[in-house]
Amino acid sequence: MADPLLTLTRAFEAAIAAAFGAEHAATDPMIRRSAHADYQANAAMALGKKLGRPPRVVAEAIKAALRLDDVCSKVEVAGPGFLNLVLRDDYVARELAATAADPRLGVPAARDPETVVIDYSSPNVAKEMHVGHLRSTILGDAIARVLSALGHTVVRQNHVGDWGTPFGMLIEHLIDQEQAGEGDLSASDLTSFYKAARAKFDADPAFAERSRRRVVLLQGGDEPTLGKWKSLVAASMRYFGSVYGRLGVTLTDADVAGESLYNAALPGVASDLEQLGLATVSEGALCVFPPGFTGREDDPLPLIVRKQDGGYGYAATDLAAVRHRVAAIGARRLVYVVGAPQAQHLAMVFAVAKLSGWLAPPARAEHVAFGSVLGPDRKMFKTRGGETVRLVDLVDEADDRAAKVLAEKNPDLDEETRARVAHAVGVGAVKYADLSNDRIKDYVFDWDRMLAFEGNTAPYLMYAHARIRSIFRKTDAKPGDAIAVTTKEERALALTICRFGAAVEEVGDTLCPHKLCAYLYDLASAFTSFYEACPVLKADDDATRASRLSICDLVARVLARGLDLLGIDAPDRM
RNA sequence: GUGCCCGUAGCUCAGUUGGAUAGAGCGGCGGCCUUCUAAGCCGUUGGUCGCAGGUUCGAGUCCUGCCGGGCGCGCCA
Repeated sequence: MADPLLTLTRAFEAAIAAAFGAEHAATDPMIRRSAHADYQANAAMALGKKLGRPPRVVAEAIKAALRLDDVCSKVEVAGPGFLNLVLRDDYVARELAATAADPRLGVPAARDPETVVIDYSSPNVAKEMHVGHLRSTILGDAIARVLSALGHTVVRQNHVGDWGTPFGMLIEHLIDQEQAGEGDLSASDLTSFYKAARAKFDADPAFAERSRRRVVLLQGGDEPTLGKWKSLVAASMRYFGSVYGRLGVTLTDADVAGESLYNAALPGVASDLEQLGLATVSEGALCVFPPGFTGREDDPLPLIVRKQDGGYGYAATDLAAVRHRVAAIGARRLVYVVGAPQAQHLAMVFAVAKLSGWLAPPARAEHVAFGSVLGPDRKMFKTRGGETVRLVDLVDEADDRAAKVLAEKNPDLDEETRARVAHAVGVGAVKYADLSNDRIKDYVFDWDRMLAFEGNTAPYLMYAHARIRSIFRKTDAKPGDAIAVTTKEERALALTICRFGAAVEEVGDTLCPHKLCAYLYDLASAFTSFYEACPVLKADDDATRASRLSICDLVARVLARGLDLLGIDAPDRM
């Protein structure tokens, strides 16, 4: 109830029903923020058309039926039939106080909570985590946090690449290393490990042959081979865990559901598709041709479930995962945080899952597609040497750069605090840069821009938060219950605060975290304007001071909570 | 060839699901620190929303066709 939008919407629905009959009660009043007032209602135009009456007459009728005396100070018809709404100051203050008293800060609890599976991050065992994993990991984690905050049951699924033909050579290489007494897997560099195995595979035919035999042993369930495989997986999981820890990502070992998890289910997927009459053998491979998908020459496009050689492709694994998530986990919403290039593949998987009945309403799947991270040259982000950028190196550089800026801007921080704050600022900047752009688009990775303290950046939001915390370090006064809204800056700030819940809810619907970023930037901007114009500790009187302290405290809580939902820390000082 | 995505100020990006005069930041120009963090604030400059049609009271937003760029399109994941 802390969002005036909800109160207004309800009042309009009642007014429309009263003026035009109950059959129009469900008409969306279309209340939006307005440059001409606090809000505007746009329903009269559409309603006028439906009723065959002039929109302005309809608007007047709605206005006459509205009961908003204690909410609005002004309601007027404008233009072709807009209803401009100005809220009463005391009403705004009441709503603000209600938000301040609400532990959820206005974030609604889902009326119909669901179990949501979120598939994200998905690095490969025995390989380094690199920028290619950044967006899935960051976006997925933010989405998980937001849906969880909205009251849904979130099940994280880290679909790690822990199976496939490369494991033959990796295991053989591991054996070689152990025999040479170099078998310290935990300390070894994953990149060089993988590259060394790859190099040997390409250069040494005997090694390549051993590797191929090893794949067969692995797939056959040979115990010693499985043991080696498990130690490779375990080493990688420890490594991933350390990267997630440094990034502040919530994924744990308990969330791992790698490709190998579905191995046993793959023959069943294939045979069930055959029995359903969906799959046919084409060029030796078992394929499903879902309607509506064509390739070159208008040929039907196959989803290859089983390859010519009898092995199962990733399509089979993806289908088994859908089945598992719906049937075993009980998911109603399947979210895939996967790059945009895989749109067609996923669309086909979803189509087949629906045809087979494994994905049936109310369960549904959504592809949260995202673009690439680009370098300054607008091509895929690489190091100067043309190598892929490791996530650990990215975090190191973020720490360094943030520490440098911090040392310059605030030399008063002690060493330990500075390191802690630098990490929060550095990693926060990287994450925020990723989250604040519309995910479907590519974006250019630019250290200077993301670490800038002006504009829509993490440091700007954090700075606003830290300034508020600084105020409270300078006083013993506690925020009280009474809030008054008088100046135009207080008013603008108050109305912005009230939108928090709607902003979070919108991210839950659209799975577009940049909408929450845009909101938080609005909030921080509104706060800094207020901060410049309205003295808090030096307010004219005690009542104003207490009220402004309450507003400050509330802004700090919303900023911190909003950033937390994005997976970003908000330090108390910086 | 075909499918999907993108095209908004000099640059980087928003645009509340079709609403009034398209908004921010950077850059440029001009102001504001004896006062809570100036890492900031205020003002100003700057647009044929890729192009052309269409749908309607109303289109940056929806539909069609072009132009330009990116990414997919049978056994890698």
